[in-house]
Amino acid sequence: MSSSKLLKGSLATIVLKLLEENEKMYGYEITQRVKEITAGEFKITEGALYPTLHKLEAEGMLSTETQKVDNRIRKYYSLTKEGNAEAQTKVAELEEFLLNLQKLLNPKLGMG
Amino acid sequence: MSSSKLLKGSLATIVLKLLEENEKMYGYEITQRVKEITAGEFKITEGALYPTLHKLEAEGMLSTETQKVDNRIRKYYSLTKEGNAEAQTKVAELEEFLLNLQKLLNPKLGMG
DNA sequence: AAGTATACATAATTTTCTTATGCATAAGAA
DNA sequence: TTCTTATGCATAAGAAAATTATGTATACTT
Repeated sequence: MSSSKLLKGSLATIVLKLLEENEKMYGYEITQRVKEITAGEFKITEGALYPTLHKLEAEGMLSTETQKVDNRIRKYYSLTKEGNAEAQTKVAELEEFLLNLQKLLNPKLGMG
Repeated sequence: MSSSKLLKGSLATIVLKLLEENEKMYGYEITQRVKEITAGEFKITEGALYPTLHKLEAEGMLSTETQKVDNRIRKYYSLTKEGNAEAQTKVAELEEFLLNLQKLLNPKLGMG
């Protein structure tokens, strides 16, 4: 994630969330989808994305399937059953985290 | 920040924001304030906080002033003029970032 | 022919934490 | 009175997660 080196540690969660919604996606597609959703503000770098995908796969969260399209290889990733559970957990954790961050950034919210 | 190694990269912004609201604070006070605001969910470690404060000071964002209270030393930090501007910028960037993250986590928001 | 887009991957480096350690005083519990 | 917890600072070693740079390869556009 480029954008400005903010948030390190949310990339895996973003990937899991996208796969939760999409059944299967390949790496390049993920970078483009994120760029699209954030109107170009998040640019996920390959140097961050691929190691993250490989790690999630190694942990059993993702399964893969390669396809050849137009003579180019696409490696599709899908959530495993375990990956699905992990997606739920990670997204919930991140949302919780964001709520707390917002309390810090907007003190008035903390008073309610 | 303990809590779960989420968000790396937001600590300096949090510190700047707190100092924007408080005139002056010392390190230990910052850890306690964050803990209080987040109901114990963020625990800022000294190993993260002090180097961050030192760095911000070295960059001219913070000025310091030591006081002895009850025989214990407190090192108070305040925003410099430059630090005040930096606080504005960093907070705005983080908020922007959070909005984008929320679009990713809650796709329905992205469609509006 | 050169540049951009698509598509994967890895290595070196940097940033930013966590964990561990160290020093020191004060207050409360056992 | 001794041990633990709280207050208060600081730094060093190690880990985690990015960035940046590099490499390979095909396809499309200028």
